[in-house]
Amino acid sequence: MTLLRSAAMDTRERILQAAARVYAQHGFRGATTRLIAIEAGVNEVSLFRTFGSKAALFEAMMQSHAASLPLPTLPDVPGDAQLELTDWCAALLAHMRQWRSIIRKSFGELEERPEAATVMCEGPSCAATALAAYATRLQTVGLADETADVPTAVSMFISSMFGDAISRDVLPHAFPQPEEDAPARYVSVFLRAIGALGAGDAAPPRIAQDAKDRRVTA
Amino acid sequence: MTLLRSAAMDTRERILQAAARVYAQHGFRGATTRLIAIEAGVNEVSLFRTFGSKAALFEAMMQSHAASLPLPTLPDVPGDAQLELTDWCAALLAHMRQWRSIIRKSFGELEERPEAATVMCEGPSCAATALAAYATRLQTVGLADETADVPTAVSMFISSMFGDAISRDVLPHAFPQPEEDAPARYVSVFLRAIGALGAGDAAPPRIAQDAKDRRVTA
DNA sequence: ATTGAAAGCAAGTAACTACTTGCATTCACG
DNA sequence: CGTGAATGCAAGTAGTTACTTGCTTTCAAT
Repeated sequence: MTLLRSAAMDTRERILQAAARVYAQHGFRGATTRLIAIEAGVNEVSLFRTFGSKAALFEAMMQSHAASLPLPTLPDVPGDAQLELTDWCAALLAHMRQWRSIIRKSFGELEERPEAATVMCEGPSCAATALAAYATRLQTVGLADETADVPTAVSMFISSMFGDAISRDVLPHAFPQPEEDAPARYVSVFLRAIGALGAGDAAPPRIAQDAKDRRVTA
Repeated sequence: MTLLRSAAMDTRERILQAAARVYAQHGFRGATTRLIAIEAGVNEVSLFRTFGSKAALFEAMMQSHAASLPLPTLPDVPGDAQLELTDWCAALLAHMRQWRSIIRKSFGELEERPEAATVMCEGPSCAATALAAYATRLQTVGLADETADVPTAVSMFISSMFGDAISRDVLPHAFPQPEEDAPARYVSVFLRAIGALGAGDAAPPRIAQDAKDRRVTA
């Protein structure tokens, strides 16, 4: 029984992954059961025997994708903000880029299939919460301007990450910075916006060396 | 002949507008010719007689929408940056919000129908160019930090506008600021990021009064 | 009044959709 | 060996899709 079930899980898993790939390419309406079966290398009937219906298959697919979400974390007590945020930002970008096609499709189909929102929202909204907490701690410790509008800056930062992650591959001209430099530059702009970096601020100027403009140190 | 043609233009226009509405709701695959004909109040055959095919109809629709693009402009010589940018930002947001559903759908279908990109790109990319020029002028005049990373700040600002315009109605929890305050706050964060606003800067502090934090003036 | 273009209407086509049914095949386990 | 669950295969169903055809109606211009 157990070995038989492992074989069943195998085809189930193959169908789920194939469904994700086909959905990422063609969306819900375009992801026909026939295409998914071919992509999975299984018979189309097995698809209905395993999941019952196309809708149930996609529900299972979304849940299985939502299950595996190892989001990056920020330290509780801020150290080198530029460094810590750049690493975190790069990990966050990589994480969201993994699902960019699926996110794009789910986003476009949000009005018709709102349940898809959970998958694409959890990542950015958790990231926003973490970043807001981190920035507030920076303010508390005196490393950021306490008059800064942290919620708005965080919202703009997350929007930018989201936009970069899901747009860069299809609209490259909209992103002037190369992919490898982007995290550090995004973080620099963010830190300047909350008064934690820049010419007239208390932030240690050497941090800027990690980014791009070295004249600040002079 | 001319009057007859005006009647023909009428149905043609009705079909085009109906196609835009149905496409905004259901996407390309979901926007069936039957639905469009019903929405336009015309016979389905008239649709094919006028445009030949569904693909040709949508091509015409995208072109007719790309034609009407009165984007807001920024003054050549910067005056009150906070005020000017807030007005511009509000107009830009309103402009993009007009097409939010269509943009969402086109964005999700970019891989399958790349020609849709032109419609949704022209707005943001023109806005980015205008904002970059404005910010650079601010730097030149000495109203902004010349060490600021203007291209990145502009890219993040446009991403944030784009994200707000097309996401706020479907993911309201992702936008903490009320719709009417958003432009001023976005602009404040942007100006701080390029060193044109805030505690330790040369920007006239009264500008901040238009925004949200009044303690800066004290 | 006649003409002619534009539109409606009913019907049909071929392909595709999700989904079903019945039967044959495989193959690990007892 | 044989039992039984998982899978494959062939065929079919009912509905939808884009698109066509043939005919009738409307109605402004001559």
